[in-house]
Amino acid sequence: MTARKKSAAATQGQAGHADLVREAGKKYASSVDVARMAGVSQSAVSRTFSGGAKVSEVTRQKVLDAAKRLDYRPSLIPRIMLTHKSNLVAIVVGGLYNPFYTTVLDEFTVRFQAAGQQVLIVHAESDHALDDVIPKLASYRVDAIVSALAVLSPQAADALARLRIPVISFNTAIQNDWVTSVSCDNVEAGRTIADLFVARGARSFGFITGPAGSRANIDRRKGFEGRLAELGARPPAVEPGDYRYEGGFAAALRMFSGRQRPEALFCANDLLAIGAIDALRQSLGLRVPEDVLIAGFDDIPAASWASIGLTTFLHDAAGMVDKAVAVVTAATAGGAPVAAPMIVSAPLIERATTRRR
Amino acid sequence: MTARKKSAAATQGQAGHADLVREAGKKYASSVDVARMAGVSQSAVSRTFSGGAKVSEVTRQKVLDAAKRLDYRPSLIPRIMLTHKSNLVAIVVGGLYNPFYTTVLDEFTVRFQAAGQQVLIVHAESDHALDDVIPKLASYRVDAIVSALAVLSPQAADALARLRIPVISFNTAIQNDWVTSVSCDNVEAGRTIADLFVARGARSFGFITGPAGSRANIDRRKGFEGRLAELGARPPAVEPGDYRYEGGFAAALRMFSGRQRPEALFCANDLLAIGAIDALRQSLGLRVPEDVLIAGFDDIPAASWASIGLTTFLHDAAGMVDKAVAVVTAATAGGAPVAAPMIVSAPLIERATTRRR
DNA sequence: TTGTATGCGTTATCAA
DNA sequence: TTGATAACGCATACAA
Repeated sequence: MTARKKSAAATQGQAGHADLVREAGKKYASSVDVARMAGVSQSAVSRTFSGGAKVSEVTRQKVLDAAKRLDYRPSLIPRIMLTHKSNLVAIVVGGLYNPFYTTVLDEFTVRFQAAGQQVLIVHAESDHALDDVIPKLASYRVDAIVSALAVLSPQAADALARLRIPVISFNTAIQNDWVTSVSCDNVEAGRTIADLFVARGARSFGFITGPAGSRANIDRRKGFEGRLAELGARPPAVEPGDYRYEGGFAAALRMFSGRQRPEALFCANDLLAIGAIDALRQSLGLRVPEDVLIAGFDDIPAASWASIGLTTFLHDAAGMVDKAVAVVTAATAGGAPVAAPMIVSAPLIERATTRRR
Repeated sequence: MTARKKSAAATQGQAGHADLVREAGKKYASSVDVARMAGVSQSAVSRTFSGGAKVSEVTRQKVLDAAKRLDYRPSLIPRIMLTHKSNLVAIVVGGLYNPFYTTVLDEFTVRFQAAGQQVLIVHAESDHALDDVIPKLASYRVDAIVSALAVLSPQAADALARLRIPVISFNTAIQNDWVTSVSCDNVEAGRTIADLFVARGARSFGFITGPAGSRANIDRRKGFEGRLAELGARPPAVEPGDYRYEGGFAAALRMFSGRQRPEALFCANDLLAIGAIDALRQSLGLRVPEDVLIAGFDDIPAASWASIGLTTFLHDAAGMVDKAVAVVTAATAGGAPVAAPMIVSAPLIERATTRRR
């Protein structure tokens, strides 16, 4: 007999207790139901399931028995009301087209689950769309919010800060009493790649950008241009991109179709770089790295594919998530707020696209 | 004056109502707090925020005023207790290395958010690990669970069904009162690619598999082998893979290093196919499609990159999520359970890897 | 229209 | 060890 059929039977008065319990549109048995069936008090049931408390073996067995028959699972919802803690953390993402965010999300889920938190994923096309979502998050009383948005305006950050919940913001310059910024060392990466390009003999340079508002993009460019200037090199040609393959492809076509052909190209992320490589090789008949050196940022899986072999920087999702977990657990434990922005390093990973024999 | 400083001041007795409210470790003001400040009853506050009810304009203003000063946001938690509905849906994923799952997750989040549900993401390495997670989901009283696990054992499905919650399982053969299966037409895709390979003149064939327990993998292979047999072609050589780039690379090396060299290779998904292409081109010096025709499944973004141009099948994440949303909303509305497995089509997308001039 | 009282399913406190 | 009782924050039936 299936569950549904049994439910139907229940309305005809033939069912056992297990079914009567669910008459009123209830899906779950409550501790009261279990108590009634076991012939004990509701508190006894609660104690049986809340670990540390003392219950006699007899009572325990009676309760466990009834619970099993009723498929009882304690609800965490009332606990939230009592403790003002939901054990829910939200992560805000703005589209997962970039494999780096996938990695972040994966690490995030695993680490926070291990820390006993459940993860709410929230999609916000832009930081503007955040306004619609924030009230809902507040309504669910999430313990913390992590923003993985590439672009986060001060206004949106303010709105988040008003919630009086710990907020961790990835690759953003914002920092205040409630918002902690966790970034990787974007500036340093820009400097490092400038050094590498020059060491490899490049004399002219190009940079394909990410979205204008992206802090990571700005910092990578700043480091790159700054170091080039220090080295006395010519400033790079710059073409706007958008962190996507197609953007890199199009930007590279624009940059290399004139008579100015940079000998080395730094892209704000790996997807852009891969798009650029394809544009150069497939559409323009240029060779990488023989004609043009190329580097990206993120070390997405495709960067290490044999056909690509992209020189890039490790975007340490695990490290950044670790920081986020630390901030949240500290805040949850009532500790002091984290005052300073946190920065994880982004080591260079050199592969074929910058190697000339 | 920052929020934190104000709180500190509050303990010194200098603060306004807004801060006193939060003394007891409370993060949020409650409707009672608002009522007190506004000089009205708690029900008045509730009515003001629950839309449909009648409240006089004067009261409304007083309430809204106090609410603003207290930063009041109604909690949804008590509502869950009253209605037995959390508006929470969970999606179970087993690692996001496969870009297809990324797409699924993205579509999922957007669609369910639009439907007024919040999305809980749960990571389960294997279907075995599900056992640890299921109780937690039950504790949060999720309205439905969607499993995007490539492999879902009948045991795990049983455990899910015991929750008496609607469960939607992607690409799985399981179907019962509580579990609805949503798949794409994997068998048909296998048949289609067999036809295409033969039409393109291939005489010998290969297949690189996904994980053994994956229903999608089994069905794609079945369709492929079945149709080849019908066409009187030789059965394909088969090498085990795992849905990953590295697996495809290694499997292709094994398959093509002997003297048996299939003229056409079908891979259980795109990542495998891309790995195989790289192995053939970079390591074995074979040409694709001139020497070997290759096709995959999923149509991940990389499949359409200029350097790859992979013939594949559209794995319609949006379509599958649509079905899931439909099932959940139907079940939530108390409708009849969905009895039959749902299947979405997977149209062929032909690109360079199967085109010979 | 407004306020009072009750219940939702837990945990924690207290008395027995 | 056990059971009765009071919260938690909201919605709702009912009384005023």
